Amino acid sequence: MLIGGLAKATGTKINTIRFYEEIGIMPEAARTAAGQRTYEDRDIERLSFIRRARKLGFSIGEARSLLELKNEPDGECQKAADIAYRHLHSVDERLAELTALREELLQITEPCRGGSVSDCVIIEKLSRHR
Amino acid sequence: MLIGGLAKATGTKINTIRFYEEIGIMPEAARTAAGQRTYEDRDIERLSFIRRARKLGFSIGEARSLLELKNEPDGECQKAADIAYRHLHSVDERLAELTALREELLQITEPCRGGSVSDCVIIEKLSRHR
DNA sequence: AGTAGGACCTACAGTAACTGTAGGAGCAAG
DNA sequence: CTTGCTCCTACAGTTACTGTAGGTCCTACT
Repeated sequence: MLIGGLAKATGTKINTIRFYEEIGIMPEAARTAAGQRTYEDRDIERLSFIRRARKLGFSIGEARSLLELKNEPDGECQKAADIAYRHLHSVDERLAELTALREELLQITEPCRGGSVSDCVIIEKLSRHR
Repeated sequence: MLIGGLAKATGTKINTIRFYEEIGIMPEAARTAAGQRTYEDRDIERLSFIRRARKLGFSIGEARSLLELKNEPDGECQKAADIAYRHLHSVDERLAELTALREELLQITEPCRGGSVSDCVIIEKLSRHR
């Protein structure tokens, strides 16, 4: 399978695959005589794992750790759970931040009823100390 | 006032102020004979406005537009409201995404009860197509 | 006069995780 | 043998800063 095949099989952009190889989270691919990268089914698996981890918001570093754990057959599941819980915690924090921010934004935008900038609640709130 | 004074007055790092000048959202500061930047009260105001906008999650581009509107005395408040509503909308989208992601993360991490990696729900879910 | 300490200067690399582009080579089909 | 697609390397760009290196300037103290 060439890189385009792997890209299609996993829904990943070709440049992203090369980037993953460059940073070492994907192994260096074997090459054809002409220098084109070739891949096998286990590469689909590994890349899919990475992509699923990324979609869940894990960083590349976390994905790397998770992959390492996966490949230690007698590794501790607890370590994976630690990574996941820490990530869950950071998601909770971001949710709280975003929710507070949304509240503030609403309070600024809600009362705005058009007219000239000199009466604009948005501009006024951003301009004033409070 | 020198750059350190402005930094303290607004809670902004010195490097950030120079960066803002470089990208043109803060005007080029006047200099002393020795080449040090000098600022006045209106710079505190402008920088504070930018920082408040940034804390509300507006991009630098949006902050720039808001500042421009502020300085057109007969500008349309509606334009500011448009920017704010669009931003609110994107915050809502991110909130929805994060909430869904949190759900998925919970479903992966909750059932994990320690033990070896071969039984780990987290690793398993990341490994499998579903 | 000399020096030690801050505060200031420019310029640039680094962050996270890609994405896009330029310029060129390989390969199959018509 | 040419068209068109896929592949290659290498690098710039994205966002909004942050940090650092190496050097200058100013004030105070000895």
